[in-house]
Amino acid sequence: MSLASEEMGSRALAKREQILDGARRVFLRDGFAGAGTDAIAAEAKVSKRTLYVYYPSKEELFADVMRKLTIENPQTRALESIEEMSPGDEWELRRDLLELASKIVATMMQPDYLALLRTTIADIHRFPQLGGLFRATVPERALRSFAVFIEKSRERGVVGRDVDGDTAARMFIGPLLTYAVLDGLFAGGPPRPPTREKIEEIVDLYMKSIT
Amino acid sequence: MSLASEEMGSRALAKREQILDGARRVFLRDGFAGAGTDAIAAEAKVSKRTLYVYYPSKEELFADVMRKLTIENPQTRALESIEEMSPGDEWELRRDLLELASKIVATMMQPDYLALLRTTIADIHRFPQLGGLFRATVPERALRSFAVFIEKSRERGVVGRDVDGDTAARMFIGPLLTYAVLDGLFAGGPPRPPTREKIEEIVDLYMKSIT
DNA sequence: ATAAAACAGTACTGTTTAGTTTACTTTGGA
DNA sequence: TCCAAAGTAAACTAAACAGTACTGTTTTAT
Repeated sequence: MSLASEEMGSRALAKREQILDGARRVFLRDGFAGAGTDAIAAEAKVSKRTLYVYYPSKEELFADVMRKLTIENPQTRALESIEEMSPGDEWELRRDLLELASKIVATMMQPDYLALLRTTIADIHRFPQLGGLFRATVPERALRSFAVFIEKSRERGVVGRDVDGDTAARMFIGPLLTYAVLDGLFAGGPPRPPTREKIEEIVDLYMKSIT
Repeated sequence: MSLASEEMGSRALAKREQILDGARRVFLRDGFAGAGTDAIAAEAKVSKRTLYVYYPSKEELFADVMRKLTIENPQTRALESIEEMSPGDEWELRRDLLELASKIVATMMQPDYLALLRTTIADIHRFPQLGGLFRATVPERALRSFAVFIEKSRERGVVGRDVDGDTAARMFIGPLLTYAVLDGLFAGGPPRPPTREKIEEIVDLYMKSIT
């Protein structure tokens, strides 16, 4: 019999967290199929029997790991501060966009974020709800925050009246995404983020398109 | 003993092609781990024994499938015609970009292309050379072709002098890539490409950034 | 202190699957 | 026509792996 969250003491909650923590590292490193329950138990420093007291199957453990990584996504939550920014002129807009682009690149090219991206894409077949969950909680939330920022900037007159928020968001995130996908996901070694100069080129070209 | 390509008659080459064809469908559908050799043999309408006459292992078969899908990439090859285009004014440029964007979206959101993307990303761990191979033969080739197009347009004076080819290419492909990733890879059902209007919005904003 | 609960370590079970073996059938060229 | 190469079908082997059983130890609460 596995335990539900509601009926657990703090000791049990801690063990569950410990298991989740080890499982997260192994799943992000090896994917669902590549991760063995022996390896997970070892990484979590827990016996295999204990693991199965807290989780009834590898599937449920994986689902819980991915749920936490998406819903509680600390990285993407940080991007929600975008909505509070509201530049008054082009100079401020450029400064905000530059800071934002750097933050997004740094976020997307973190090894853990790339691993989450990779694992999600890889295992959508086996866990059909995973794609929608990830999409709704991570990239769509980021796109939406950015769209709000653009719409607010448009009301202030610093962004052109004809610019659609969603499209403007995709045109800003898109070029950064190429670095995450091409130089992050497809790279063998550690990810190589774009230089500051490349980011400035993108922001400067982007400014011309929305103002 | 498996057979090398050089010493095979036309009959053997046909069988090899037949195996490769079935394997491609199963691998693209189920990924490397999910694809069983029984399923591959059944899909190729070949006995398992014959499969192992032509390929020594599932790994080698997978590698050969992916090699063909990337190096011989018919979809991306079609995009090389970009380099031959050379617009004389902004009106022609907009027309060319619109056609190009439609072609790229249609290419990227084909089920087979998305499956190739997904499988490549999923199995880079097991086949480290896969990422570099795919990157060099598919997206980098497309980016490069587009960069050449931009540079040619710049020489003709229809694109601004300060625009870098690689960055311009990423800013054009990037927004389209968001649709492939968010609405293609993360979608459960069939991919939903952006509407013509969305593509026009992107092209129009893009025009403002590079001219 | 001590009983009860939680846990570690490890061996075991059943299942899946890559790859092989065996026995039989088809095909194509001299 | 005939025979050797090529192929089929299905059973089999070996290894990996999810999940369980068992034994002994540590931790917590009273």
